[in-house]
Amino acid sequence: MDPAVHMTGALDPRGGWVAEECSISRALEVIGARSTLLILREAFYGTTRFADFASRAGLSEPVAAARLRELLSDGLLELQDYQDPGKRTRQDYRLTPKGAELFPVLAALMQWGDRWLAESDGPVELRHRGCEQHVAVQLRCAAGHEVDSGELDLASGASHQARSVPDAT
Amino acid sequence: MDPAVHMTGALDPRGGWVAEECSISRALEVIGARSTLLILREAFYGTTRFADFASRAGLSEPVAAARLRELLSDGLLELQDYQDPGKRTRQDYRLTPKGAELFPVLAALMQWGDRWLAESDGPVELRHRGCEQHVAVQLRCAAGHEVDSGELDLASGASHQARSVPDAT
DNA sequence: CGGCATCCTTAGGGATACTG
DNA sequence: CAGTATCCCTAAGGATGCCG
Repeated sequence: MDPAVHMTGALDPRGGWVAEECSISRALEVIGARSTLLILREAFYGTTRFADFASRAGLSEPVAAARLRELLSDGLLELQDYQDPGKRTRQDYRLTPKGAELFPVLAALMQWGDRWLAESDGPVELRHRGCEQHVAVQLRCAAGHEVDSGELDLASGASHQARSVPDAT
Repeated sequence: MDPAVHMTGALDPRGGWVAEECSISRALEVIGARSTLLILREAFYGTTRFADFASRAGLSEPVAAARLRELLSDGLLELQDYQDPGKRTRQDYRLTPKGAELFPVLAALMQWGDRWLAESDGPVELRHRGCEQHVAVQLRCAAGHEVDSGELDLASGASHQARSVPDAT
């Protein structure tokens, strides 16, 4: 509570984040639908086949098919040939690098849901292989400092005026 | 490409992530609508008043009103009294801690959009106040290691069986 | 098994006009 | 300025059935 807002400048509302130029807005055009993120969740959980996507994401086949098609054409998934020994060649859905780099979005959503919406700690945990420690999403600057929300400035790319992010922690 | 999938176990599809128990799914119930994230984006950019939310997020007033109402009742925003000198008391919308902690989700979306959908680097940049270095979203384990997607294991909370996250980098 | 076709319902969202 | 009321359109998504 008690939002400590430290203005360090003024970010012009027309300074480039509204509507189409905004990367958040653009990202939402691609993954804005709920079903899209559920499909991606399954892809990160290791699902590769059509029927599994539909049933595990809890979607009807037509919806799953539509989303998978979009994800292919947006380059987040790709079809890959595989062959079970003694069977004919088939195809399954694999994450591309573009799709795989969405993982922090899902991880951040999961972390927030675990914190604010789950009874316990949430049913799925992320761990660092080898070290086995819990993995969290965090903000860190290029100098290596962990940054909390009170220390963030927003800068518009053009003007490089800065404004702080409202802090409510 | 060349997804190096290292299975380290088997995550039972019924092991707790499907449908309602899943924190991602729950989070999407709250912030799944496109307009909700646009409203939150504006809140992080410093918007506090109704008309600004509507116009800056590019939403019609009825939609903005509906989303703001939901965000209030979900506890992501709260109304706060304020008073401009010589004017009567008014209220504006402020992020609660619950809402503020969604910032990594927006930051991750922005980062992905900057990387894969923007022409240049994207119109808005995050910087660490003081240090002025660029701020990025990353995954880090409790032991302090930066974790890339190839080193992630998923563990179901109940069984603690582990499975790797498919890596496409 | 991996879809597509069809039909239907609901939710998201815009436009316009109006009120406190 | 901060909304609400109404109306309408489109997109998201489920159910069922069919097809290669």
